[in-house]
Amino acid sequence: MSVSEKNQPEASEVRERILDAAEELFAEQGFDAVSLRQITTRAEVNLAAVNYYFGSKGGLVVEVLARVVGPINQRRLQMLDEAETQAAGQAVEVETILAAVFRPVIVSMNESEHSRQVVMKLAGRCMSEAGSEMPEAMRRLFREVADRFCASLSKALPRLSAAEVFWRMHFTIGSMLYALTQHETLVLLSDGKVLADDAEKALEELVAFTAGGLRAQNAKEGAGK
Amino acid sequence: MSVSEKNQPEASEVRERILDAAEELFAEQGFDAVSLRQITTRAEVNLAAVNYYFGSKGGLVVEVLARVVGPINQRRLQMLDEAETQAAGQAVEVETILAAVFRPVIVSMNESEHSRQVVMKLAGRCMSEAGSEMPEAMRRLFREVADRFCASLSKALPRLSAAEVFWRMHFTIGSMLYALTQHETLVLLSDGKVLADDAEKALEELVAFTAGGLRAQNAKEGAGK
DNA sequence: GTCTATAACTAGATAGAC
DNA sequence: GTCTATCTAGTTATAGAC
Repeated sequence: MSVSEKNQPEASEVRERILDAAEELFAEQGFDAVSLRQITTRAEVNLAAVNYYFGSKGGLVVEVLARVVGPINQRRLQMLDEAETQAAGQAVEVETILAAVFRPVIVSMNESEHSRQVVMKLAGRCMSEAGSEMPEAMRRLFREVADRFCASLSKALPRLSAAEVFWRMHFTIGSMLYALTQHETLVLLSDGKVLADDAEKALEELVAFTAGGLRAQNAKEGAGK
Repeated sequence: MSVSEKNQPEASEVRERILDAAEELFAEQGFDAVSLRQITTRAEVNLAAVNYYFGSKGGLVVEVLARVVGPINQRRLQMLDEAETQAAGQAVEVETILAAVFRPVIVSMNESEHSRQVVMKLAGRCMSEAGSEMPEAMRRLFREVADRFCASLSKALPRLSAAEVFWRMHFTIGSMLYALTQHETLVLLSDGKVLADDAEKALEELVAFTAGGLRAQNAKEGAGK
């Protein structure tokens, strides 16, 4: 057979190899802790290639984040679209909305052990470095999904004021991110009562908790400012 | 008057000045981003003093964290003690337990604008770097409060299994931390519907949401594995 | 487009004078 | 205890050969 080097088209894509290696290393150690040398060594490309393709380390970080978060947010919007179409103008059930937020993350994490690590760690970074890293690119992506889910939740929970919907959506995201990033801590603290690697159980519990929180009695309103 | 240099006892405490400067800088920029040179410059002490007093940068980080988190956790335990004493053997109300978790953080933040920044940023860092930094010192501090609150919540919510209490306490912490760290994002996204600088309102909303989540219907249990 | 080589810089840590 | 001076090792980024 005429097996030439051109037989591996994916391996020739230096850019992709850099993104793959960076994704892994960022997930393992965080953005700051990883050097371009580590990335290019693992990717088996030259050090200078990073600056050639991404301009700087910061540019690489943004592209890695976008590549992970983009598909998740797309799937979220898609699930919400389907739910709203099916509801035919009526409000979508709270649990269904929540599933559209959470499920795509679980799906991404279940693609591989590596994906699980990446999503977890990147979620953690997003929590603490929301302002500094990802200057705008990511902001807009999140803004779109936030607006859509906010509108859907407002319809499902007409008793809540607009401000309250914002607050509670915020708490919901917090619950999700903390569950994602600190799952190992939870397993550790619980002395075996909470099992690792049971994503479906985690999703169930998360939906139950956040649905309860979203539906909760309003905070006292009569109190004077 | 015999005003000698010994008139400023606080200024001679090099160790304290380092901790103060490090706390501010870590809060502003994160642990990694701050160099020992920045810290010692702001503290107006010599570069070598950090290694003299704390052994290494890592040792300094641990002490800064402990100094911020320690008082908060002490106040939490104290509030829970008081509530349990008053309940005289009966279960403490969920909202009261939650206030004992949240209130001390608000109190610490309200001590000064600087405190607010510090607690916010350090909370963020704790979320994303829980494993790497603070190897054990902090772990034990958090473990104690986690155990106490877990027990109290189990008593208040007898319908929940031990595992469910863990899950929901976890989500509760996540809601709190996200509210703390991403409050500015929320203010921004809400277009003025959520106001900054209203810690009491934030506390009310947080308690309402998490109490609702904690009391929510159990996740479906009959489903086969 | 891809590489080598290196520039230009900053980091944390420490030895040894005072 | 506190300082200066320096060491070693790491970083990002780039100029220029191929």
